[in-house]
Amino acid sequence: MAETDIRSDGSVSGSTKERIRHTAARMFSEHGFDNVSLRDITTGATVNIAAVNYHFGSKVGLLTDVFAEYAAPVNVARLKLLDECEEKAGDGPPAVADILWALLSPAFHAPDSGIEGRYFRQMLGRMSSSSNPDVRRILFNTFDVVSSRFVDLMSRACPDLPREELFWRLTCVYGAMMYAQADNGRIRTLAGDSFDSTNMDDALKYMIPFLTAGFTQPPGSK
Amino acid sequence: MAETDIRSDGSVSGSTKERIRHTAARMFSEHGFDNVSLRDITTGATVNIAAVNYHFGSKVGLLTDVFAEYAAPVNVARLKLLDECEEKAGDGPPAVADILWALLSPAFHAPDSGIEGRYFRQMLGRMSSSSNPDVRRILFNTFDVVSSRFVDLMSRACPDLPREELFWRLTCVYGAMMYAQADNGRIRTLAGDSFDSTNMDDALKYMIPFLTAGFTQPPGSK
DNA sequence: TCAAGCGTCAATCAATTGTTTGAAACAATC
DNA sequence: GATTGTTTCAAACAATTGATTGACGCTTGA
Repeated sequence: MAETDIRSDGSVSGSTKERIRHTAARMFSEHGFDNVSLRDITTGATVNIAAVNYHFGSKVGLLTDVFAEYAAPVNVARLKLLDECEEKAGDGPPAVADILWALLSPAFHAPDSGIEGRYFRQMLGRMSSSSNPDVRRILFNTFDVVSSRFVDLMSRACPDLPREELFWRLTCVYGAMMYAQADNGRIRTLAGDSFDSTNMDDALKYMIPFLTAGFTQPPGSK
Repeated sequence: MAETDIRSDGSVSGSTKERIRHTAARMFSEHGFDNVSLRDITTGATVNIAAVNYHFGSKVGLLTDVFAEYAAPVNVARLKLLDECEEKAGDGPPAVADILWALLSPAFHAPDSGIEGRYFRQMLGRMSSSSNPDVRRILFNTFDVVSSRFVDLMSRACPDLPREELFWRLTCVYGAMMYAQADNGRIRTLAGDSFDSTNMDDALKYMIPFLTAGFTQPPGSK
């Protein structure tokens, strides 16, 4: 994968297609799909503007390609971990902390491929709040198999939880995950930045106990 | 405030300025600032396109105006509740649940003014993930006084918590709040929609205990 | 050596964007 | 009824968007 090298000035080397991919990933993550023009990408990658449509068919095709490079390994890892959860649980209810780990850890770690994982996480965060129908379709097609399995396992882990309360707890989990991934720097500014808030291992270490504690509350706690 | 009436076909009556305001609020919330054109708004409000620049100066001026109508009462309510937290606590640490209530309840309830609160909540969710510098400036100017007070009170409520762990817990809280406000319908589809997931009283009832449980965990829980 | 295919390029396309213009219509004041 | 300030309107503005075109150079294989 790592066919591109990043120079100190931010430009990239490698084939035209790879340069486009890398520059697009960075710019989509920084500004969002709709706020980046093909001319931004092609000038940043020092390629002709026609190259995007030649290699990827369209701007949406470029996003689909770039996003799949991130999403595919995350999905594989998540499904594998969810399988292990189920296996480990046997006939009993699976452990909440294990399910949360299966959802979060692949997204927070991956991918250590050619493109920085931070780019992809931010890009995902931006895509999640986009109303662009193409963007939403890509997200839906990519994550909904995993998401529904996650919800299913969570409801089996909390069999006494009313559906309504399950819904709002899931909302908390997804919101926390998305916000941590997107990392818009807001909290960092407020909480002081005397530590490394981009360390995703720390995010997992602190967030999973937080969310587990919330999720294992007895139903209807006041 | 309620100078506009909404007809069954979605159109609105009232003065030109009020019709623009109402239509803009609805469209900004549904599609985001950057994805709504002035022509979308003005045709939806059945006014001439020049009316926006005449009444609001610019598109950003329109957003500023519409957003302030929401944010101002939310900010006032939050500050009042945060004051009460501090008062109630005296010299001791304030209660986490009280602080969370002060942050969440005004945003989840308000405003019952002329425009549906749901519009504003979704609009805020979209704005929070926008990279448009104008949008970010509006958000910053509006909420940062309250946010820093919130963070300050939270750190006083959890004096033994390392700054790093505080940061990630705050990230969970903010993420959950934003995600619940934006309500992109993703979780609803997954969790089944046999109940009213737009009831914000339920959101408060279930989310505050969830977040409180996470935040009152002893530091460094595994 | 020729032909085919691939990749790149400048130039251009139609469509949409936020904004501005100057005239017309309206309302209020004298 | 004339004058003034306010509001509305169709039309046009320059700028930007994603996409396409046809020519050009290069490599490959017969």
